[in-house]
Amino acid sequence: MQRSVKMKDVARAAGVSVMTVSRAFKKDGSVRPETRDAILKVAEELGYVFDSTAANLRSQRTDFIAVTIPSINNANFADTVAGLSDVVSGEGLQVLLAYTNYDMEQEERAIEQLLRRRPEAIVVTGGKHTPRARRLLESAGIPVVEAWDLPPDPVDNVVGFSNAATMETMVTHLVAQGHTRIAFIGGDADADTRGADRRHGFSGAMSAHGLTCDRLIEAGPPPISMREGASAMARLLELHPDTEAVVCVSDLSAFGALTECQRRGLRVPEDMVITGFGAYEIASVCVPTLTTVNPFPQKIGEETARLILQALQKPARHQVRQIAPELVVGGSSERHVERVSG
Amino acid sequence: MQRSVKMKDVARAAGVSVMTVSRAFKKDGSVRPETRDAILKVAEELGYVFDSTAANLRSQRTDFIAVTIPSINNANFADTVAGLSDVVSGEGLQVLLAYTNYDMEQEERAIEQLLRRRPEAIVVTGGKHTPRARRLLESAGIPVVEAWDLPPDPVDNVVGFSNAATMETMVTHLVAQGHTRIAFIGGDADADTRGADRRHGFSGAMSAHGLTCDRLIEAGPPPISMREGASAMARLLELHPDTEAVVCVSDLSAFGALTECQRRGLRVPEDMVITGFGAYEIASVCVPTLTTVNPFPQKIGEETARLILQALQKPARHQVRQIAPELVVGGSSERHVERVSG
DNA sequence: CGTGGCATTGGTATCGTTATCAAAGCAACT
DNA sequence: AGTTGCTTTGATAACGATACCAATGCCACG
Repeated sequence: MQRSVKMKDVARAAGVSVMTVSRAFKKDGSVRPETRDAILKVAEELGYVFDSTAANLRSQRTDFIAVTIPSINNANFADTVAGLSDVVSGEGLQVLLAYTNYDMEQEERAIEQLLRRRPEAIVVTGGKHTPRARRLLESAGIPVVEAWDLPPDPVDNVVGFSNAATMETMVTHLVAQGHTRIAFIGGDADADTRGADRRHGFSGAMSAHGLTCDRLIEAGPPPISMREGASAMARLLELHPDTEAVVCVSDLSAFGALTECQRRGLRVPEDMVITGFGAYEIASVCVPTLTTVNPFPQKIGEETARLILQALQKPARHQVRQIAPELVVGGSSERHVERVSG
Repeated sequence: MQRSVKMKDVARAAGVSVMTVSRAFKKDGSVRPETRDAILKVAEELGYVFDSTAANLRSQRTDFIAVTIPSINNANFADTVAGLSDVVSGEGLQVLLAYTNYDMEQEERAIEQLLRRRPEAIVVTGGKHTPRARRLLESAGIPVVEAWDLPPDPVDNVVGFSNAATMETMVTHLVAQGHTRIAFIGGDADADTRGADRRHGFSGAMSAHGLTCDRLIEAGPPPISMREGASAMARLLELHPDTEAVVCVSDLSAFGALTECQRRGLRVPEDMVITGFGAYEIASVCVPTLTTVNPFPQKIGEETARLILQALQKPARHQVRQIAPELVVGGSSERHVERVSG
């Protein structure tokens, strides 16, 4: 059994002490280069695999960065994790990922599980948590980052943007195009807090523009799929056939809505204007391209990573870093349909 | 500092020994229910958070299942991880994820890092690895699963399917529709072994049907995006304008190709037949729907999980579980375009 | 009433590394 | 030569849980 090769065995074989072997495995250990090379060679020959469980306990460091996201199967959150992971892995830190299925109870359990692993820092998506989850985060004694949101009362650090404000921008864009009968397709308000914020942002913006906001289509619990976007569009057309434009909670539902229009022979944007959210790849490839909002998910991850690395070096609390989202106007809301460079 | 609350402190506060506290935190510990409840209550009040780093070392169990995937931002692999995670989490096991960017060197490093964490089992995507990565897996002393492939010489267990065979099915389907001038859009052969297998499967199938196979479009290194699918289609139309059908390495590139046709006014499937791979959601939503192959990614994950759970209970080696992929015929390859139920 | 068996609890050594302190070796200086 | 300072190495005691064995209390039974 190779598995029982320990540092002691390597030390014996290399003719040094375990302490020297230990140092040889650290990158900044003060070991003579020739000694280190010899040790690593012996270790490789013996099939030794460093045991971080022991190192973790003794050094009180795990080099884990804990992260919770609503769903692993969402390109936006995946981009955030990728950005975060790429930056922290350069410092020898590893992401420990858990997902919550857009459920605060499950988030609480995930946070508890993650904290037991003694991560160096923890990142959660969104700013709404169960009371106990909040307590766990507050007393964790490590840097906490809430991402993808701007919570009114942050636990600690924040890297995000105002979901509501993006909808304001979007409604203003549509009103500028001359539309007034504007609908919203989104999920159930409670489960997906970012989706709910967008819904509230939409209603607020409509009121601000003096428009009535009675075309809200519930697309069910998150995540809202393309298919659910399509069926929501079908429902919208039944309930409010005179709708001019529809704001969707994400590009996925927006694309679904777009296909439903295509199936019904409705032209986009001539007969129906559609907008999405997230700047998923599909938004810039489909025909017509989708008007959307780019929240720069990867950038959120990278900025989160940088914030964490700083906080680990020199403790700091309650930092807020806003990532300004960008309106991306596509053919789905404009007469002049641009083309994707092929 | 709450962080310094240890089991000893809980034990003292609850008036029991540390051993009893330890047992109270295990689900099957032999502790009187009232004692357990009292201990857990005291622990919660003190803000005690169980320290698994210590438990891991002493019990020689981490309850980690290590997993490497080529990219976190791929719905198919995400589904596999979700399926795996859902099943193992029921047994108190947690997925420890790393990604390789479709690079064997990076896979080797990821595997080494993961093994240091002493996982209970390790899952890798695909059946091709660097010699050292293979050695690491072989001597890890834990169950190993290669997923998403049927390697000719497996390291240990396998849960997957033949990527080449799926292309055989696809070509046969297209030939049955009367097509002969069939092209392939895919990535560079070396980096993505599954993509390469599909390419080889395609060429083999073409030859088997007596067709020439000279319409291979290189779409660059993986992952092949929608946009790359679109530009590959543009190149194909320049090089071989008389192409009747194109087999794409994935639904993403297939959708990109579809949009390129739409922009050029080519009708699908009348003027151009397109097929994909993966049964991504978009394949069943876009207009027309895409003919594709469903490899049941979630099922691969679930089956992998079950195999691992069995192997952990009763050691077993070299099991192979095939997940039969399914041809999904959509509107992109058939005259009778079906509709998505809206 | 003594004994056996079960449920529950406690004491102690230990998992495999690293923090810490100490010492040895060596070069450069007074 | 003795001293200082630096680099490199080693011995020992932890890190905070759990495995293992032992002991206690209680009930049922002959």
